[in-house]
Amino acid sequence: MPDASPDPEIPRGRDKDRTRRAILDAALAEFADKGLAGARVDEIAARTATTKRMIYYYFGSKEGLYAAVLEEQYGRISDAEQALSLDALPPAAALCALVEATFDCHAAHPEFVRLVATENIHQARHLRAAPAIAERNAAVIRTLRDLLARGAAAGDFRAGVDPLDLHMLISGFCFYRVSNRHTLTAIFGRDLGAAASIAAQKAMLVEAVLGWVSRGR
Amino acid sequence: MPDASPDPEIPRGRDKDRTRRAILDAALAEFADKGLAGARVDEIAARTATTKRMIYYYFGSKEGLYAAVLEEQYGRISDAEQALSLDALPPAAALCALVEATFDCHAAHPEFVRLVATENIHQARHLRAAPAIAERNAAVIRTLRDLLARGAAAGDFRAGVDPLDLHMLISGFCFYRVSNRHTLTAIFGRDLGAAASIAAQKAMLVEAVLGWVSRGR
DNA sequence: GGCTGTGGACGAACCAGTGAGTTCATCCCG
DNA sequence: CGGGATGAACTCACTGGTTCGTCCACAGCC
Repeated sequence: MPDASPDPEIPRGRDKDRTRRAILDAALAEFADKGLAGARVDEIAARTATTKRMIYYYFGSKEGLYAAVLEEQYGRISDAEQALSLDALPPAAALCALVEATFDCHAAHPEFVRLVATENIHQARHLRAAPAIAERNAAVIRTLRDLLARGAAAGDFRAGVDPLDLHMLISGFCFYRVSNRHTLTAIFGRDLGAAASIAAQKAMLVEAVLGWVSRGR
Repeated sequence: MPDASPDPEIPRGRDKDRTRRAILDAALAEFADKGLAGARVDEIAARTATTKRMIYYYFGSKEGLYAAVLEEQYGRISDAEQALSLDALPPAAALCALVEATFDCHAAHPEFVRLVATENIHQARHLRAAPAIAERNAAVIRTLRDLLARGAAAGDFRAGVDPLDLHMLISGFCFYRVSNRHTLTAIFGRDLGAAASIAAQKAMLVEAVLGWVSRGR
């Protein structure tokens, strides 16, 4: 009965891709939760249906696995950014859409935020080792540069805005409210996840960014 | 020659306070550099003139030492905030001073920023265990609330601004540009420490915050 | 002399990584 | 077309180094 059956629904038995996928998923959860040094390879193995030996079989080392997780997550983010197609919108609307998308993306992926925080603890050593990731993700700056130029030409935006500075103003707030959620809650004792609070913060950021860019001062 | 000399310059011999101080300083450097899980007690001991035994004598455990460092750093920050005396300034100038002080304080203390990032990886467990720290640091919100009320009464600021949201807008950017310095440099390849860049970013934040608060929209 | 502070060595647990062998699918040769 | 060769996917038990924490002996000060 259970013989040569290429049934994709019951993954009974060995499956390279599925095993790799399961390890990457478990590793993302563990690394985002405990950091690189705090994560335990045995724990990652326990979160999957496979064994620790398979992690070393596919990824070579704990750091190799961490690097693979980091690369995949950065790739996902840069894909999401590429899919935005802001060129079709007028400058102000495009910038508004970019800010809101950045806000939502960070809010929806706290594991990514925590992973980046961990990578910063390690001086971005693994990110520097993979220049391809950096190149793909630097595209945001070019998008923003073009958007700013378009807005300045139309008279909507002030001239001479540094795209990297503006990007940091936008993603800084989006990142911070996720990465520092725990200390903020501990100190100020407010549930930052309340829907009304989220909407108010998003609106504030949009207004502050658009206001600053629009004002000739 | 080196005998009973109460010379404060050559701390030869035993000195409770000096030993504690040396351990706290070394621990701050190590924890900020490697995080809680990545830090090594032996390494902290090696950074001081004393031994590991003294760390356990004074602080009981690795986590106890970490908690002591965290408490001291949060205390330093809240002291700096208290010393600002914004009441003497008109609302807009006071808010400007607050933003600039926050920016400078984060820029001047990357170890504190990295320590807070580490604490967030650990879900603020140690911070939650010390409510006194939270209480002291929550004072910023009250300061900001009063400042906003003063500005609104004078017609300078819009009404109904949430002080916590505004605080997050301000410190989010200040925190992010320090905490994420390494990944930002790795991806965008610009030296974020250049004096001109720092001044431009500070000016941007001041303008964006004051602009948003001032505009009735 | 007793109490506080100090030193270095020690121990037990923990954890990343490995050695050696097993199962499964596919291919190949007779 | 059947049975063994081949290599990929997988399992289990193990180890060597690391690391937190402690024990015991001793030094200086009141």
